[in-house]
Amino acid sequence: MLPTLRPVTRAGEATNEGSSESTPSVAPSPLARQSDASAGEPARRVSDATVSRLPVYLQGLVSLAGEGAASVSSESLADLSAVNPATLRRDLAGIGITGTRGVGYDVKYLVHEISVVLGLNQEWPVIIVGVGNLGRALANYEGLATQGFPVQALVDIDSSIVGSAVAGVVVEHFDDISAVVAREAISVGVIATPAAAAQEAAQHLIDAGLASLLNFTPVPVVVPDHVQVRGVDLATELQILSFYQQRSTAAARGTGLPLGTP
Amino acid sequence: MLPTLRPVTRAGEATNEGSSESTPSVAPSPLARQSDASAGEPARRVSDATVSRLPVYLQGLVSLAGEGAASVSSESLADLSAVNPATLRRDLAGIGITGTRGVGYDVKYLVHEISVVLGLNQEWPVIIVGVGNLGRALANYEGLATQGFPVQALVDIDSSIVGSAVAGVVVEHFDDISAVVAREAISVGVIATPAAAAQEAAQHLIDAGLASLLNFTPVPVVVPDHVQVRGVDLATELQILSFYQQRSTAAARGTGLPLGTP
DNA sequence: GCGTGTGAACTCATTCACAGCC
DNA sequence: GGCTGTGAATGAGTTCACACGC
Repeated sequence: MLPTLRPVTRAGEATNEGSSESTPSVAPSPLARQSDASAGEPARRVSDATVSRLPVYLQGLVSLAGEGAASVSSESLADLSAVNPATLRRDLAGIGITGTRGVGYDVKYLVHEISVVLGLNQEWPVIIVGVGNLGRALANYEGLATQGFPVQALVDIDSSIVGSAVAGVVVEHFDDISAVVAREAISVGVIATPAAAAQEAAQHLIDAGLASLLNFTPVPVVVPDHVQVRGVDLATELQILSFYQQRSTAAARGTGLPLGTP
Repeated sequence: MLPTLRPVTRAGEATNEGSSESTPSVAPSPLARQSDASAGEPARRVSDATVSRLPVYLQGLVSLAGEGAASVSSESLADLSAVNPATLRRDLAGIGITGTRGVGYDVKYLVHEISVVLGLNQEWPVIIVGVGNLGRALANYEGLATQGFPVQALVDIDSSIVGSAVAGVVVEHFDDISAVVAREAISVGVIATPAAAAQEAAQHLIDAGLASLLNFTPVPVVVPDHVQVRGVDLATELQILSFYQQRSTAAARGTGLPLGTP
């Protein structure tokens, strides 16, 4: 289940802002077993849209499995996942999963295959940059570790914090990011800094060799193509909701602007 | 070091910069004026994709305004927002915002217009369903109120919690949702319950008349067409990152080359 | 019969490229 | 000259509809 993380590359250098293009040498990951089906196939191109729905399917499937369901139809699972059944079938076909005509999909098989495709059969150690309120909350959130994303490093620029322990992890200095990432075989970088520092944090994480970032600030960070960033920002979400809320209330007011008239 | 979101200039709050624009003061009743200045036009259909980018633009603009910039080119703002310049221009044109050829867009005007379009010139009171760890953290997060989303109600099913105060708000019983929503003129419902209760919470919020939900659980909630739901789930985001992480490490191993190949 | 797998049509979004205006 | 505004091309994703296998 969990491959051991062994310090491989011991990078002692503290990138002092000077090293421009640094060594992307970090190859932290424990082995990633590709979808076990047939090995020799060319890499399937799974679309981003599909990938973003897989966790949703998985959620529903786990719930179904808990109820003892042995198989599901695309329609049932689609309902649970709030998507169109055809989309669900396309997605599954796209990752090489096949069902049985007239019957449906095998729940256990689906759970396993999706887990493998998502890479959930291994651990992805996480570093959190910025140990403020949010950073601390995340570090203390057990959900991370239980889902396979153990928080194994914390860094901050504030030297009055460095050295203290949060959730059993000692806070290290931001400047030592590269060394820390290498030492702990980190795979995912979480940006929990003030917004103004987000880009710099991202840059250092990338320089340290990371290719997966989770950004909690409201500012988008600019990254090279090979790096994936996901943003999670409360204010952004609320502002989007605000738009639709305003639109619907405006419509409800009935200001001569008919709303749902197709 | 919480994710400091600076007080987004609520329309009406004068950010004392140039006095060029006539910042209309907050009207007694904050009417939701549709984007477009010339009344009578049929409601523009702003695409979902555009709406989701507006908060990002706004973020960059507020930052630019803070630096004293008077105008921006689509290219500059697009860089800040990590989008294509043409997309930015299309988005702005779509909400009726026009720039000046050869010059760019007026920063203050843009900030104001986008704020109005998003509905940020008024407050949207929030109810939080589920006063556990997450619910409490959200209730205590000042960012919500300063961004125009004051938490004015908390409900839970656990009667041992009901009656206590969190962040100055008394927790009421889940069964009284409808009354609470009406009394406090709530606009946005936040689901911070355990995953298993998400759908029921959503249903009650919708029954109470809400059309904007923010779901912090990993399970998608099924809602009628007129209701907008945004999901914010850490596990989902991490699982998506996990996929790309796995893919990139697999690719790196396959080629034996570092990711960037010239 | 039932439900998957997929051709085909359709809708929507992104991006180029350039004409038009300052 | 610089930068906006937008037709047109490209591409991605969704959904219908139905043939095929159980």
